Amino acid sequence: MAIETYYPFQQSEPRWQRAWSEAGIFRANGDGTRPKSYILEQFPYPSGKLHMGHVRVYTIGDAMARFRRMQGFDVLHPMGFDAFGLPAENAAIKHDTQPGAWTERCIDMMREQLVRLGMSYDWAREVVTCRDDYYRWNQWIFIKLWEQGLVERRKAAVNWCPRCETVLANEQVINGRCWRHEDTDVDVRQLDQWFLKITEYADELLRDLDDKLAEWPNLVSAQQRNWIGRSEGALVKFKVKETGEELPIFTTRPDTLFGVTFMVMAPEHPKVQEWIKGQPNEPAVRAFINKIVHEGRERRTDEAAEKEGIALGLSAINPVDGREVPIWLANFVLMEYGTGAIMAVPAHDQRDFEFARKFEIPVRVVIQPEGVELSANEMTAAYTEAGVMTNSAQFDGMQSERAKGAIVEWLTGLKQGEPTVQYRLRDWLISRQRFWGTPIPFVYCDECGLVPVALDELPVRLPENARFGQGGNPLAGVDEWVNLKCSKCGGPARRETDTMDTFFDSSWYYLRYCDPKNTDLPFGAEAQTWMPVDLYIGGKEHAILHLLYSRFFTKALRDLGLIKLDEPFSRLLTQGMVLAEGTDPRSGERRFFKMSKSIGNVVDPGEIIEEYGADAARMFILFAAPPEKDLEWSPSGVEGISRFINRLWRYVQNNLTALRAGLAEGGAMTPAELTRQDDRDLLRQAHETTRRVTNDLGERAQFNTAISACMELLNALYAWPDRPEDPLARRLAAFATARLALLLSPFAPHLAEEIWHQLGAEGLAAAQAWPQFDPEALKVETVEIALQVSGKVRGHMSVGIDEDEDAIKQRALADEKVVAFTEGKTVRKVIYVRHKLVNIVA
RNA sequence: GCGGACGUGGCGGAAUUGGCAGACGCGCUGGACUUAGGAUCCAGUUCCGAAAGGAGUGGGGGUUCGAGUCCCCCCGUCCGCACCA
Repeated sequence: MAIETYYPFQQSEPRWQRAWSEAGIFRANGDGTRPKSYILEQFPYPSGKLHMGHVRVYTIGDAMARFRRMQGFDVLHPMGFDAFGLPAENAAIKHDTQPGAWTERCIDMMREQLVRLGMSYDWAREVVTCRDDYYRWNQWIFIKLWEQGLVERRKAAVNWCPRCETVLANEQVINGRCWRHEDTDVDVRQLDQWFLKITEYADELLRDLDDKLAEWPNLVSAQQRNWIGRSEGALVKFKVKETGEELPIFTTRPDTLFGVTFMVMAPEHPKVQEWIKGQPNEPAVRAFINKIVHEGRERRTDEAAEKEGIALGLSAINPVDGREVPIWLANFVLMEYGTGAIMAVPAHDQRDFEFARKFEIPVRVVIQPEGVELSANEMTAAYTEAGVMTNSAQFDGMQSERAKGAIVEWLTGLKQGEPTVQYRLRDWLISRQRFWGTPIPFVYCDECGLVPVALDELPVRLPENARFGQGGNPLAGVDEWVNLKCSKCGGPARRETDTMDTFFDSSWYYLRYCDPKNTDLPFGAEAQTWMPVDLYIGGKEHAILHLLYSRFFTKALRDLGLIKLDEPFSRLLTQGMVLAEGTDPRSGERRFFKMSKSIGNVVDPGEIIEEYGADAARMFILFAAPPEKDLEWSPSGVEGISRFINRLWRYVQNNLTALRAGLAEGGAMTPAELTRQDDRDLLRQAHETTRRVTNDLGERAQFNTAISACMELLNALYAWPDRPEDPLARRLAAFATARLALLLSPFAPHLAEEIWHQLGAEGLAAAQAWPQFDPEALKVETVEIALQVSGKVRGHMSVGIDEDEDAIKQRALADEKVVAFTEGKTVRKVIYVRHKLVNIVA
């Protein structure tokens, strides 16, 4: 009689969470007696509440960490909180409190939720970036980078978000809008700001994508490559005829130099202001510049935007042939790329072509494609491909690809140019005009200028009495904090009130986990033992931002002598989003969307844990899709997993006496001890499942197939005839059940413990060695093979495992189904694939 | 335009090295048990066909004894970058 029971997760889950914590089995050791494995998930912003995306990334990481730990690795699996940032400051304004208090409350709530999910973290290593035992090291690193020449304060055109009331890094501007405010255009302002010179590492950051990060997803490497944007070309020195000054340009097409018919400068180019002063066209040019600059970068860099320009009334001399060409200003030339000025070759560049046609500037063909005669007057588009050089003096007749090098070499000899490499990557603007971040540890002294705070005076703590909601940066309003005496001269000085971008905090936190209590250094030799992170798991949205900054930090810290390491994350897994069904507010269409309040399709992990338990939530998320793909949340899918859990639970309850006895009697067995075929099949399947789950959790990281293998084993247990009175069958059932518990423990750790315990097994399941499969038990005597006639399956046949190939072929040819399809035909060929099939070609 | 990912039943997804397409789960259909069933257990479920059989992995071609998988062309979806000289 079947007992109707359900797995009592409400009682079970807290019990095992307590047991794990008391046993301390998730502590990372680091004594070098076992191989290390560093498994890390991107730490959360402490909003106070986990969302499904968090559950997904942390479940994936936890399954991996538990698996590696059971495999005998010394696993470092830490957790912390990326706790500085705007939401805390906004909460402080709204609730008239301090951001620190609000943040700490949120951290406590999130930590509790993570514990309730059964995550196996080494909580003793928790890192919280808004505490001064962490951010003092931000300040320490900042000063070290400054000493190294990698920090610079300078005036520059920067992006300003009026909603955030702060500047942003280039990486935080998306289509001209703020990354946090999709509806807010950023302004460009000229401000004095702090920069980290990431561009000094552009080449290494690019190179190592290929050399050292071959295992990263192509998507991420490609996006970083694109963002760094290396182009090879030449710097060519044009000369302004009227002033005699040099006007250098960057080009990737030196082969088109003889086709230059005009030059274009960016409207903001500083030289323009000098050159037009007092000229008759000054008012017109100024009006043009104002118009373009006020248009904003968003409109201006839109490819569809109409080309606009004005002639400067000056001319430039082309160094290759001494020709004079007019200099223009145009909206499509940007100050921040190259030299802010370009040579224009309308015949061979589409932008230049459109501009030339609009303003009736001559077109000069210097590259001819094979077989076609280009005519400057009749062209309707630029010819941008390679071809044969023409109208190019001594280079005529040369292939244009070869001419690129030849022309640059010739110009270099004449000191009129040189080969050069340009990057799209800009320096990282790191300062923010906000309160809730690491104070930049510098002081402005009237006498001594810019002075770094002495290292032994760190941390520069945030004041606890700042007032919020007054507009501007609250730090600037705390007079007793801002004003101090200069440490050098004792005169009056003011603190820098800018704080650091929170991406600074997250660029090295993975190093702090290695040595979280260090009071002398941000991290010591411990980091060398644990690094690099063996598996890093996080979202694709950080493909450029966080992942590029962290790579840069690792290289910079290496060059400061803090660690011997080139790349922080050996392997990267970018997990997909969690989607749920919702109704499109515009079209009314029902489909899957990213969970959002506005669509109303948010599923709260707290409620799911409440209703189905942490293990069901974990297993569903791992089962529903491979980790890197988007996952469609399905209520009936969660039911399905819950059904599986209860089905396993019920199996154990219904057979508990026999299973306990079977385990006490020895459990494991060899195939030789079993005589019944169904027993041997079940034993084989238990080992086969072990093999598959081990393989899936290893290199493949395919949790969905691992879980389906476990489901198959349970199905097999149900199909297998229980014989509680047969000692051998008892042992077999106990072995298979205990094995299933261990194989499931990375996914459903509480259920695994509960079953392990019920069976009467010793110790904690999470602390057991990962099960091995017995190759002997995997062996079979016979195997089903397919019989094909001309590639189509026509039947099946059982063959002995060592049966002779010729014998198999003979039997296959005699098979009645085969005969039916080969009758009257000539058998031309018989192909045998061992243990798979026979294909008879007729 | 450049770069990346992808396209398999009603749905999520399997198919690991070129070898039996559709594992596992959802949903659906039928049955058992039952006062009841939205519980549980059992069976079935790619499509067409009564069956034999045929068709089938976005479309078209190719290589091969054999292609979801490799090659070429095309179509479509999603993501990133984009007047970058």
